[in-house]
Formats: sequence, structure tokens, C-alpha cells
Amino acid sequence: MKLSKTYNPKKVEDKIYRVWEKSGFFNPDKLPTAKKKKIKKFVVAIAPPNITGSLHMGHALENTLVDILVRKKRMKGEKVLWLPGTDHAGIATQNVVEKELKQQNKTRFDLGREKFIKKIWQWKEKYGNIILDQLKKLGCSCDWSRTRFTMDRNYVKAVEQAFLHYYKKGWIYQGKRPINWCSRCQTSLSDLELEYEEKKGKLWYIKYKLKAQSAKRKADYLVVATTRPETMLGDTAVAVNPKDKRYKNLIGQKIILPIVNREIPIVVDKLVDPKFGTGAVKVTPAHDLKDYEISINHKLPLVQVIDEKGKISKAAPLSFRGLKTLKAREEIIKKLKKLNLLEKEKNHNLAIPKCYRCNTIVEIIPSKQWFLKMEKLAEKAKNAVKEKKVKIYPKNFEKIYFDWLKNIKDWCISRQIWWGHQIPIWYCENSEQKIKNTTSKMGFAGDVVPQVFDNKTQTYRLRNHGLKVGEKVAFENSITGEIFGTAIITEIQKTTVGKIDLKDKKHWKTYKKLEELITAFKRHHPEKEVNTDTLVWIYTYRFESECLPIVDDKYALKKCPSCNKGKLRQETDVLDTWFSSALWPFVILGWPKKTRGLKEFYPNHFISSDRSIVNLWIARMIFSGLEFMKTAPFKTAYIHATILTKTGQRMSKSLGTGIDPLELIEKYGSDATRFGLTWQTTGVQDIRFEENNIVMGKKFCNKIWNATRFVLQQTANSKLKAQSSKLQFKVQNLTKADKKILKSLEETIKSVEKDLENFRFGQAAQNLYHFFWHDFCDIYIEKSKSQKEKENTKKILLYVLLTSLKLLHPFMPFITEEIYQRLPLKRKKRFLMVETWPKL
RNA sequence: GGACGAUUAGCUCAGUGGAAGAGCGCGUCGCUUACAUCGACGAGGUCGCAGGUUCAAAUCCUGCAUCGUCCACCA
Repeated sequence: MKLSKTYNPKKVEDKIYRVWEKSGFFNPDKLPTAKKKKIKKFVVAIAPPNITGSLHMGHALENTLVDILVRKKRMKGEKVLWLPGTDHAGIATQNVVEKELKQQNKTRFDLGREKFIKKIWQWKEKYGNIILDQLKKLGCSCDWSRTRFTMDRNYVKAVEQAFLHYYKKGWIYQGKRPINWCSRCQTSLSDLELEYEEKKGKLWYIKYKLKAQSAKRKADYLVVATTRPETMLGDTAVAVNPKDKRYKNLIGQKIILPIVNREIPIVVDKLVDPKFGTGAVKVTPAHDLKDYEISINHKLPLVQVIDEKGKISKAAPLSFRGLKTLKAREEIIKKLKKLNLLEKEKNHNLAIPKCYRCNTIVEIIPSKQWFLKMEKLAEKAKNAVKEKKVKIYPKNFEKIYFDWLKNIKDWCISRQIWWGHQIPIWYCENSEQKIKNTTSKMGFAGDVVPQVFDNKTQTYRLRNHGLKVGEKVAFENSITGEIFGTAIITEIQKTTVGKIDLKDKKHWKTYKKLEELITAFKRHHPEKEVNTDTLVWIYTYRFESECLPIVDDKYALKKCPSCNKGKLRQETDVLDTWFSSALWPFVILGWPKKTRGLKEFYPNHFISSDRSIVNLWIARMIFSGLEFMKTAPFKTAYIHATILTKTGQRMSKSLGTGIDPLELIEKYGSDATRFGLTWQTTGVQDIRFEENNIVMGKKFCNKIWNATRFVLQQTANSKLKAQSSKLQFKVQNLTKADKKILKSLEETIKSVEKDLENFRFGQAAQNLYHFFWHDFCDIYIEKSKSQKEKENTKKILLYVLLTSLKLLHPFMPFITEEIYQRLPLKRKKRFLMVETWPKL
């Protein structure tokens, strides 16, 4: 068959991909060398793209580079497995489907959880595999027969197993803490899921009046500086640094919180930076992590003034309730000015945390969440890299990795969304109902009842609350959420605690929320003084279910195994997406079952990812692998470059700066796109994307095509047939040009090998390009036209072409395969994909 | 505030102690047994700035400037 004058990728690529798929060689078990006993393996797990995703430049680069390595290893005769799949991507996917619903003027709440999840599954079936098809377009040689999804049936079971494992170890606990909260997504977010936006803001200097005037001090107030005045509504102290001489004699004194008129203490804490602002800091434990720490050190109460919707809560004075935080800020400033309590304001730059999925400002609010203890896991992860069991390439990312692990906090693994792995904890409904009945009798919603702690006697007192002797209660610290004890009630005391008279039951019924207790008391007893000496610490106690939560395979039981009556209800929170992604390298091989795949292909050898998920994903895979498999999940984690626009901007759909790799493939062909991208991968820095490089790739394809046409013309009517990959030519008759091209080829083989071993993809591509275009085409082919030893020259032409095709195949698989199929080779034809990699 | 990286031709980038390189772009000539998506030849850079080490510095050291990334802070 004659070759057309120019190379047309459209006629070739899809056809070739189908043939490859049919060959079965993407599956390591079907490789020609599969049955050899001692065979090197090369296993890579894909970084599973989100089901919402469509292929972007990052994916294209990442998977091209992996495919280069994978194809090269396959040609070297190794047993190669590239495991593909997709990630359910909790919030991202939920958002996409919610947006779709919004067009019909519906929210997920209109549908309800079950129907909404069903809808997402439908969406997933329809669109979820698009990105995998796009990877095929790119030429990725994954074993599609092993495709997995992070929420397929067995994956769900695996995640439950992992959770159970941690739970049994006592590493999973529930706690109430200030966490990052997205008021739009209505869920908690981890620190890594925040994006900061630099913004010009203000620092306000606010006067807090001292309760007692001091003779030594001229002013009767203290000035605190804050960037977030609205949180002052939840202040429960003012803190200063112990070394700060300015405030030395104020320590222990009381101060009056403006607007709210709450009396709060002045405490000392070394967490306070004396250089910032005035050195005196307002402490809002509910809405600031550092303040929260201070509150723990000083047993300060926690007043939540911002609710889940990002609005000012009922714990705040009436006039601010229901306002959004920014609006509340304005109002507070206005009011402070009116009261003449605003000393000054200064410009101050700040970084505002935003939800990385929806860009809403993230608030810190206290919330009950599930946590995974990180101490031991972080230790394991650290050691694995320190001991070089895992290499992170390039090495400077190891620093980022260690930095994160060094200061790690426990991992908040619960999310309040619907799409994801529902936390495998089951409660007995019977027991829950019992609690509800009791508490509602007492006038409280839920299972939490205010409890007053007497600071003087350091005891918790049970009041006349309708409980009966013999019933079991659990005590929960409302600040930490920590359950500090359970008790069976043995005695009911009718008593007054502190100065609050709680005997009057009609007051009790109004206390729907814990935070209202003090305010309510003040409202009813304005004449009485609420004194922090007698009453400060307000705790709650909670009824503990008679039946323990179940975290086990036994959940399949229909009835609660404890009481043998109640139905079981599953925890509604779902797990952080990364909890399941962390298990990826071994779950896709069959864990927790002891499968052959797991035995044969774990640990993996290589994984590649974007630099932004080194900690989010890579680090967590490492400790998960060590925890569940006792071995690190891979030997090398390669962090690839980030592709920017030519002007150095981030590529982003919303900014309109993204370039769609599929359009490039359409325009220039897959090989050209791959080659152009690889060409630019000369380092690990950012790549400013230059489309001209893809054009160059296209031209290069054409060059290869035409060089082939020439060689085929020369060899067409000749009896020459290749005997093997090493063609027989007469060594003694070599001309100068022959020798030169053969030597140059040899050097190219060496350098490509070496560059790829060191992940120098761009250099390898450039060397190949230079060799083929200039050494082979410009010089040798031209020279060959006038060489006398015709037969030998033809053999050398064919030999160099064939060898070049092999070297080029990992970079440009389609065109090289297509050409290989047309070469006049005598041997039984296979595929270039499984041809032998050139040896020296 | 801390750490790391970058700064080389018009553009995108290689080059880490021994005569400044590639691709694209640009100029001149050329359809010569594959390729005009091509070939031949060529122009274009005091290698961010200032010091220092060295026989020799784009390369090593110090300082500065600009840009970028990450971490912490952001009361």
C-alpha cells in the first residue's frame, strides 16, 4: 500500500487504538512474556480523575508522561500494569449535580438524600467515564479490564474495612471543635481544601472598658485590635502575652465586652504575639483556632455567634441576629463609633480563606465531627521517606511533605454532604427515640441538656430535670465535645447552682440552645449579677444511648444486637473524599481480599501527581499503604510540572484561560500533542504552554512519515527482509556516513535510556528529535542517495528507521505503530507496542 | 514572617567550571530520486544587577532586584 504524501492522524489514531485494545496487551496477563517466572514488573496506579472532570492540560501531561514510562517498560519485556479508574470526588460532584438541579429551581433538599444520590449515580453513569475515553484518545495504555471507581461495590466495602480497622485501634473519635465550614456546601473542610485570597482589609482598634478602674492607669479601657470585629460578640476573654509589661497589672482583672456587656477575664497566654496590634487580643474560642487553644488552656467557655449558614446566631444580641458576617461587621463598627469605642482603624492586608470548590468565604465554627488520630500514621509516613522506601521526585517536595507531617493535626474525616462513603457507624433507633422522649419532656431538643458546673466545688450537678434514678447519662464538655464520663443516675438533687435559680421550670423550657442560657438568665433576672466566680462554666450532659454504636460487619443485622429490638440507623455524615483515595493503590488490586492481583502487583512502582496534592493524596496513600499493607504503596512518586498559560497565568476554565487538550488532539493529532507537551517537560518548574511546540510535534510526525516513505521506496522492490530487530548488514563495508549514523544511533539509545530513567522527559524527546531529523534525515538519508553499496545502505536505512520507531514509540505511539505495521519485516508480525526495546 | 525555585536569542526553554544552545519566529536562496508541515545558508544574546572565589564563571559564593510556588500567620 502506498503512503499518502502527508501524515493524517485522524485516519490512524482511533484505528490503532482499537487494534491495541483487541490485542489484549494492555493487560499484563496477556503479554507475550507474561508466563515467565522471573520477570520484572512495573505497576502504576493512575491518579484517578474526578468523574466531573474533562481532560485538562494537567491530566494530559501527567498521563502522557506515565504512558511513556509504561510503554518503554513494556517494550523492555517487563510485566506492565497501569491501573485506571475514577474518583467520586464528593463535594465537586455533588456541586455539579446540584447546579443541574438549580436550573430546575430545585435543591437537593427537595429531592431528599436517597433520590439525590440516585440522581448523582445516574449522572455518573452518563458522564462519569467520559474522561477515561479521553485518556484513550491520548493513547494511554491502561488495563481497562481492571478499571475501578472509588465508590464501586467492593470499594465501599474496603473503605468500611479501613474505617473499622482504625476504629478498633481507637484512632477514630468524635469531637466538637472549631473547624473550617463552608456555609454554601454546608460541610466541613480540611485545611488543605482552603484557598486563600489576598485582600486589603482593615484592622480595627476597639476599646474594651475595664471593670475596675486602676489608679495607676490613666485610661479606664484596654484597646484590642481585630480584623474581624463581628466575632467580638463571641469573645470570652482578652489575652495578653505573659512577658508584656504594659498589661502586667491588669492580669486577672475583668473587662466589659462592649455591646454585649458581658464580663470577661483578662488572661495571659504565650500564644499571643505582643508585637501585633496593641498586644492585647480578643479571644473568640468558637471562631478562631488559636483562640480555641487559648480557651482550652484557660478553661474559657465557648460562645458560638456564627451559625452554619454564616449568619449571626441567637447567642448574639438581638439586633445582630440573622445578619451575614460582613453585614454584621458593618453594623458593629457603626455601633462602636456611636459608643465612641472605636479608637482607630488601620489598613491591613489579610488572606481570606475560601472554599476551594465553590469560592465561598470559609468560616470557622464549632461543630461535631469525626477525627482520625494522626500521630502514629504521620510517624510511619515520615520514616518511609526518610528511609528512602519511597522517593519523592523531585526531592524538594520531600520538604513540603515533612513540613506537613511535622505539624500535623488530627484529620477531620467527616463531611456533611450526601455524596460519598457514608460513615459506617450504626445507631440503635430505639435507644435514640427513648432519649428524645425524655429530653423533649424536659423542654430540650435533641439529646443534649444544659448542665451547670459549679466552679467553686468543681462538680457537676444534676438538677430537677425529670430523670429517674437508674437512668444512664453521659457528660459532654461543650467546649471540646469530649465525653468525660458516663453515669447512672443514683440521686436527684434539687438545688440552685451559683446564682442562677433554675428551679423554675418555665424558664427551662425556653432554653432551646445552650448558648442562650446566660443571656436568658440575664433577661429574666436583670437585677442579679452573673458572676464568673460562681457561675461560668456551662456544660451539657448528654444521654448516652443504651445501645452502643455499631462499627462492624454486623450492621447487616436488621436489629440492634444490644437490645435486640431497635432498628439500626447509619451515621449521616460521609467521609472526606481523600479517605477513600488514600486507599487507592491497594484497593484497586482487590484489598481487603487477599487476591492474586494484590500479591502480584503490590506495591506499585510509580505514581505521578500534581504538586498541589502531595499532602492531600500522596502522603495519605503512603501511610495508608504502610498501615494496611505493611509496605509503602509505591517506590517513586513523581511530581510533574504545572502547566500555565503563555503569560504565566493558571489555566482555569472559569477565567477562560484554559486550553483544551482535546482540541489540540483534534487539530494536530494525539502524537503531536504528546510530543509537544513532553518537549516542554524539561524540568519540574511551571511550564508556560507554547502551542507552537505542538505544531512542531505535528511537523515531526510528518517528517517521520516521509522518511518512512523514502525508506519504503528504497526497499520496496528489494528482496530485503529484516531478520530480527538487529538487521544484518555487512560491517566490513561500512562507509564513513554509515559509521557515523550508527554511532549516533547508539548514543541516542543510551541518552534516551538514561534520560527516561531520570525522568528527563523533555531532554529525551529533544535528543530523539535531533537525531531523527538532522542526523538521520538531513544527513544520512541525503548521503544514502549517492552511496554505492546499495544493499547495505538499504539495510542500514531500514535498521535505523526501525530502531528509531522503537525509541519514539513511547512518545508517539500511534504513528510509530502505524508505520511499523507497514515495514517489510520477515518475522511474524506483532505490535511495535510489544517489540523489543533497542539494546546496545 | 520562613523555605524553595526562576531570571539565558523576539517567544517558550535547555545548558551547573573549560569556545553561548534548541524549537518556534525572523532574513536570503532553493520544489534537487521522502517531506515546501521541506532543504541550504544566515542574522540575533556584555546569560537580571553588583561584588567575590578561580588560570578560567551562565555555571560556585555573597548581597540586591523582580517574578513564582509552598508553609506559617492573618487576634
